[in-house]
Amino acid sequence: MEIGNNEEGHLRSFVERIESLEEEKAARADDIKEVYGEAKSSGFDPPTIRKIVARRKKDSAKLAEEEAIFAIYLKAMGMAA
Amino acid sequence: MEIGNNEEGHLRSFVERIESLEEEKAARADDIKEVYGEAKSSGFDPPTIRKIVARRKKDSAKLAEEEAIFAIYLKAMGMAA
Amino acid sequence: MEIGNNEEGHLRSFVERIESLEEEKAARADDIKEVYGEAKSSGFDPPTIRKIVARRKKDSAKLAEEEAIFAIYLKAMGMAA
Amino acid sequence: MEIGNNEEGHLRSFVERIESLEEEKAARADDIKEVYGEAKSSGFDPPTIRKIVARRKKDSAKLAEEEAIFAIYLKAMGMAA
DNA sequence: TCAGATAAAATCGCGC
DNA sequence: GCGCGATTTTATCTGA
Repeated sequence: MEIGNNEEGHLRSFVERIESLEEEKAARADDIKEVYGEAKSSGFDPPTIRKIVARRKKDSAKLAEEEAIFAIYLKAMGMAA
Repeated sequence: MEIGNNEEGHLRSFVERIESLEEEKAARADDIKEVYGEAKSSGFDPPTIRKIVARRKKDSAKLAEEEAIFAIYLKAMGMAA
Repeated sequence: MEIGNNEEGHLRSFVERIESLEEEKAARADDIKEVYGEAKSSGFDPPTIRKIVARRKKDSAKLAEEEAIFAIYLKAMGMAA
Repeated sequence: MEIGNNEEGHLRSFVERIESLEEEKAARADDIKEVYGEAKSSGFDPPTIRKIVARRKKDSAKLAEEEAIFAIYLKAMGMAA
């Protein structure tokens, strides 16, 4: 692909928007790390908290998965969802 | 780790703050994906844009060193630069 | 890092061993695709077989996870594993 | 999909062949990781070796095209090659 | 052809 | 301080 002269600005715009969003994302990641640090200072064990968070997330993910499997079975039976 | 009865609320608070921040982080990640999608629709190549973003993020001294090592290996393998 | 003249052979050797192993790995991947093709020819639905395989793999993974969590709880209770 | 009673054995056979092949594939992947480990112990840089392997695998025409696109983007961004 | 899923790779944090 | 394990990110592949 070639870039016409007036396309340069578009490329730069995309790159800068991505960089801006990645900064925000990194900032959130830092905040998360900070909360784990606070929790540790309060006497909690960060790895265990991590497991709690993962477990809570998986519970909702599992719900979604079960519904997906149900849909597959419905389809296998030729029944409408 | 032990948790005194009146610490439960603290633990819950930490967990919820983390979950909230992770939601925001995930939202930014979605936004980034969206921008790559827009760029693609505009005729740009997302993997190459990724390389540009990575290069801009990387320290120039480190970049130079990496490229030097790569050149050395290429030469050792008898491959053209 | 620099590569002395007599190190070139070592680099080449590593690269060739990796390439050889990757070929074998790719060959296995092709074999797997072929089995899915056979299954399809026999009237089975490949995506569904994929789900079966994933499910069987996940079952053992889940077992391991449950044991890990149990170990964590043991530790949290100050009990020996 | 429906499965006649006497088709169960066939399905099981397909599943087990796939699982066996996937085990072999995973074993090769482990071997590859091991070689990278050896290379590192010998003073080589694994990520750079990866780049060499990838470059050798890639079609030279395609490689040239990718580098051309990258150069165009770099120029459009006003970045040095 | 493109989005979604899967697997590979790089990065980061922990423990030794 | 380094290797190891886990997480996150990137690339490949399958299916619509």
